[in-house]
Amino acid sequence: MDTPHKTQITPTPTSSLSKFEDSPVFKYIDSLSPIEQAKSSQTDNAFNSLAFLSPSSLFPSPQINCHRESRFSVKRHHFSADLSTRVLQSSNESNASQEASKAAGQSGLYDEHPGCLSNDGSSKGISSDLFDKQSDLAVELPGTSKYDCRSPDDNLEACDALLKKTSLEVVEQERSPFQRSRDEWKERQRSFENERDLRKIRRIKPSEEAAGCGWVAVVSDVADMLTVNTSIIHENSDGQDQRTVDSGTTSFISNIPEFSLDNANNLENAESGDHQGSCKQNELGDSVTDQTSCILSTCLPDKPVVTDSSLKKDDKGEKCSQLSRQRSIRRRCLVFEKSPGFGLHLNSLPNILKGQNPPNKSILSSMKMGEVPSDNGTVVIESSCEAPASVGGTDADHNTPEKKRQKFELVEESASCKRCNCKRSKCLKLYCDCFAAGLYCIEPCSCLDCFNKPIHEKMVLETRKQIESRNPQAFAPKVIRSTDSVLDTWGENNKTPASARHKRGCNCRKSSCLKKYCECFQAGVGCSPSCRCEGCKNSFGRKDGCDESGSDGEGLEACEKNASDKNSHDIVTHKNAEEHRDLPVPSNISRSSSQLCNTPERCSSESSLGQSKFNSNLQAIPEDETPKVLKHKCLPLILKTNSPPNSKRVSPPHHECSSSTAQRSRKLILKSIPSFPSFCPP
DNA sequence: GAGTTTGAAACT
DNA sequence: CAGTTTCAAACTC
Repeated sequence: MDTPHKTQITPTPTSSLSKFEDSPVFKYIDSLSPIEQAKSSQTDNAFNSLAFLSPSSLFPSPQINCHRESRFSVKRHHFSADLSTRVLQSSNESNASQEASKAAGQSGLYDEHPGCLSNDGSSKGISSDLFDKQSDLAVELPGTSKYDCRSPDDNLEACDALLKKTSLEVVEQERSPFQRSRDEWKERQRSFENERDLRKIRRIKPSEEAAGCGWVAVVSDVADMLTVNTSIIHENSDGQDQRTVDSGTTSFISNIPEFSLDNANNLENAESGDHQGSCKQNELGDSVTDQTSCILSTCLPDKPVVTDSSLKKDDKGEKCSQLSRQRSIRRRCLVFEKSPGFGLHLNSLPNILKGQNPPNKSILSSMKMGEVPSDNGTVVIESSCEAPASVGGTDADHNTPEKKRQKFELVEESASCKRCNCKRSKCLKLYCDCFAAGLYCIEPCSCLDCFNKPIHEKMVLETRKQIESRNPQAFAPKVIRSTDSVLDTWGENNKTPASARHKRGCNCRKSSCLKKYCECFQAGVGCSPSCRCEGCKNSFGRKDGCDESGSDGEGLEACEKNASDKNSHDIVTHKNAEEHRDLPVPSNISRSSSQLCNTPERCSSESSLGQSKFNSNLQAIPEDETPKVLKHKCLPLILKTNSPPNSKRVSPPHHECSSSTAQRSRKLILKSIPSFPSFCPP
């Protein structure tokens, strides 16, 4: 493998992501990737755009181990990096590199689970250049120690003590760079072992630990990312920790389709190149991975799965087993989203929100993550189920009011996450929200005899095919956005605020289309002539053309009452949104937003589910219903995607009259969205 | 939490 | 295509 020349490495300012991207390491990685890097040169927005995402195989291929291991390797590499960093601090770089390599090899000692990850190999044979690079990066991150990994549990103090010890060692090295000797290494190793022991204790709840958080916050800016990396480095000493995999992560990983498609994946592949025996690449990947992972995580909803895990381990957030669970859910969602074969429809959106808020949020949020981590809406969205990670972030993260608020919201949302509860359908029929949404059932589901799992992939695919054969649109979005022409078709009689309509229409008889029994209402769209409902009172638009929504009063009240009554907590959760909103928002809308396509690529790719979701979501969002928030602030609906499953973030039903023109801006977005992809198993 | 209601999905 | 049954979510108590 080509090793970037040492001279290429130059101190990279960590203050901004873009700068980081410009770093030699990043470029090098980019060059390594067989796939054209979506964005080494991209701006923050570019990353946010999730350009890395690309459609992947519908179902995960069993390369779980590899992914998992890659994560481990990453962490291990961090350890190496740490060592290398220290070494670099000494005047003798060459020796330092050797020691670093040696240390890396030692780190392998902690690898108790030989898997596809060749632990030893990865660290060994690494060129000093690589170490130098890594160390350069690390060195450039001053003050990172303050972000040292912390565990919320009782062991925290012990851990901190170890960290302090490590810090002292570093200081000592600086004082006498030439004094480093095997004894020192032994000492260090002992400290590592001690820490490892502590980890073992802590690891009582692996899932919790895995649930560590903070990576989200990390994304906010490069500095944060680097900071996290540092913390990771400190913890890298813990070899066993690496092996600890939260159930959630595992489940997700199992579901992870081949990421080869993603550029990000490429990066990781390069990282995990150790499997292939390419130590350099591997190391390089590692060095960059931490950083890139953060970036990618930001851009890639799925990415977080891997990156996240690595970071989680690092962060040691042990607090949120539940959060981890949610995260796993999200991951799963992401996987499916990538699956071209699964069409996500609005129908599924609600479901998704319920159980899979994370993906939703993550997607959109990811778009904004890097941009405005501090923003309420943005953050919230971002985190959602994912948020847990951030929750477990560094102390610094917790300290900020914004973070706290985020955490609070996240917790609230996470609590509401739920999944299907199928008992007889085996989750292989459209009754099952998970299945309908193209998602595998997961832990949160309460289903019985569930076949909607990766293990039964074939069965799931067959079933889906069967259903599609019967109804090709079965997995297509149920809610379509009405273009002007479509509106014309619907006629003037249905001037509902929402430009979106249920494709097939509802058939309500008793609910008056004022309850979630009604798919139209649930989707937050008005009924259309295609509806066969009786006594339609849909607050988002009546079938008969009477637009109750025209006034914020009655129609909204009904809507709000129905949608919000039980979802009061949702309202709380979305406090931020409420600040800007006067009207209740149909949960679906929020849901839909949650499922939005993560990346432009995904959006552009008709085969991507995410796109479909996104599309459907956008469709579901009435143009006219643009929340005041949008008008007032940049708090995008999309951003608020994380609404809790039950949360009814209803976009305010609008009065047609006022809404039509002013809010065309949204239309632009909608138009840009590709049509829903047909379900075509790879 | 259990039971009921509701309407979509599935079946005939 | 229409009628019926099945199903799980939504809802009520």
